[in-house]
Parts: sequence; structure tokens; C-alpha cells
Amino acid sequence: MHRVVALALPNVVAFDLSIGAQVFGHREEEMYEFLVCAPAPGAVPTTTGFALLAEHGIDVLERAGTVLVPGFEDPRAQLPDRVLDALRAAGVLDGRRATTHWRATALLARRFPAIRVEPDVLYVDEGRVLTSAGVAAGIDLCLHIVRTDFGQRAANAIARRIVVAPQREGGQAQFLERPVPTEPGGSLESTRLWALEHLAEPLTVAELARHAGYSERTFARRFRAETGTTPLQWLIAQRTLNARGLLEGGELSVEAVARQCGFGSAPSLRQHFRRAVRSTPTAYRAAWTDAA
DNA sequence: GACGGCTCCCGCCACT
DNA sequence: AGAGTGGCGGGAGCCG
Repeated sequence: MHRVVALALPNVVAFDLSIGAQVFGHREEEMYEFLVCAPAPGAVPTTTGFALLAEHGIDVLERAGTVLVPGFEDPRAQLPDRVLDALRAAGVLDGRRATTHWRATALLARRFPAIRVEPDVLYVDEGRVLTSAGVAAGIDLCLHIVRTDFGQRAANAIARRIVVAPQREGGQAQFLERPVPTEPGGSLESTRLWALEHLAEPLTVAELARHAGYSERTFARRFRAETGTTPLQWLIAQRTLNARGLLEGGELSVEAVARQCGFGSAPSLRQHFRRAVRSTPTAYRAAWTDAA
């Protein structure tokens, strides 16, 4: 079983750590073993007025398949050498791409010139090291990890369980205007859910706008404010996620997958698939078939 | 891959 | 005045 170990450093952001716990630590799926460790086992203060209990010391990091480092205050604090050694964190990002909360990207770039800071994405996957932006982007990153380890279907199942809207691609802009859409009446959430149910049908932006009760212009504006992307790009991303799930293990032809996902034709699916996944549908299916 | 035809979507601006 | 809205033009991008 794949072991994920979260490292709770003093004044950990409990919400960040909880995302990992919800995604990797739930008993419903038996894909991951999830442990929480700290430099010294025991109570670890959080930034939000309560402490959490870390049952393990950092020795468990050695046997981790994935190490999770949730946010903590103060990031300027000097960590003990033994913690840094365990993480091999010093210089680990040098020469790599990385991101962080949009308020801190400039600081990160200034303090660590060797890191190629990507200021406007949700998360960055550099293979061995993955980084994400502010809180909610951690969900996208964790689901991305599940997808990498076990496929889109597994990621979809967990996303459904924790009731988060379907994933967003890492390259998507961080939400600068409205981090969390509130205001139930004004939110386009229900229109997005409606669109997901009708993904297989041809959908136009005009239809989505009509469903939401806005003019096309206002709909487009509000859509970007809430999701950070445009209606069509969002549709394409959702259709591609759907296609990934169908390709893994399924027997449907690429043409049939395309139609079932709402792509008008197989070439259309191939084009968007290549851009988002950097692979072809057939190669993607083969990779998952061989892995299983 | 190339190429039409069409949709999308963003800046601009008028209107409330 | 200032914020929110929506129509329009046209370049970008999607689709067959």
C-alpha cells in the first residue's frame, strides 16, 4: 500500500493537513496508508487555536512513498537540521518550477532565486516535488496525486466522496478576485452541475448563460470570477477528465469515448487530450492497462 | 495538416 | 460619482 506521511511542523495550517487526511486517510478506500508525524511526537499547535496529536516522529518519513508538507507559520523559522535532512528540503527545488499562495510568490522568488516560481497556477508537478497555491488548490493537488497513482476513476471517486467540484488543471489561474464563491443565489455552481450532467450533449455558452439567467456577457464575466477560467475552456477540461476515466480500463473505441464525453469527433478529443495530458488517448489507455 | 465557417470571449462603451 | 450590466466589434480559437 502506498504510504503518505504528513509532516506537521509547529503552527501547522490545520486545513492544509486536513485536505491530505480527507483525500488519503479515509477508510472507505484502501489505496493509501496515511500517517501524521512531527519533529517530536505529541501535540502540535495549529494556527487556528487548537492542537493536533502527531503519533509519529520523523523517522517514519524514511518509509514514506509521498511526503506531505502542509503550510505552517512562520515559514522564515529555521527548522532543525535533522528535519531538513529528513526532507532533504534544502535546495530540493533549485532549478525546478514551483508555486505558492499568490501573496507569497514574490517573496519566494526573492529568497530563492534558483526556483522558477510560477506565480499564477494552482499547482506545479515537477515529478519528485509538487507544490500548490493557497488552501483550496491543495485539494486539486492531492487529487492530482491520486490520479497519478491510481488513475482518474480513483480520483473521481474521492472527489465525489468529499463533495468537491471536479478537478481543475494545474495550469489554471489562481483565483485572484473571489477565492471562495459564496452567495448561494448568485453562484453559478448549479449551472456547472447542470452542465456536468449534460456533458455528453453539445452545449453552447449561450445555453449555459440562459440556464444561469444571465446575459452571455455577464455570464462570462461571473464565470471567470468564480472559476478562474472561461466557460468553453472549463467544458473542455471537464470533458477531458471524463475521457481519462473512460479510457482507463474501458473497452470503448476512441471515437465512442469522444462522443460519450461530448467531443464532436475523435480528432477533437485527440487535440484537447494532447494539450492537457501531453499524450494520446490510445497511449494513455495502454499505460493504464499495462500498469494494472 | 490545411482551410473555411463558426463560436468564443474580451476590450470598449453606453445605460441603469 | 461608482458599480453592475449587456450589446457590439473583431481577433483568437474551435470544429468539421
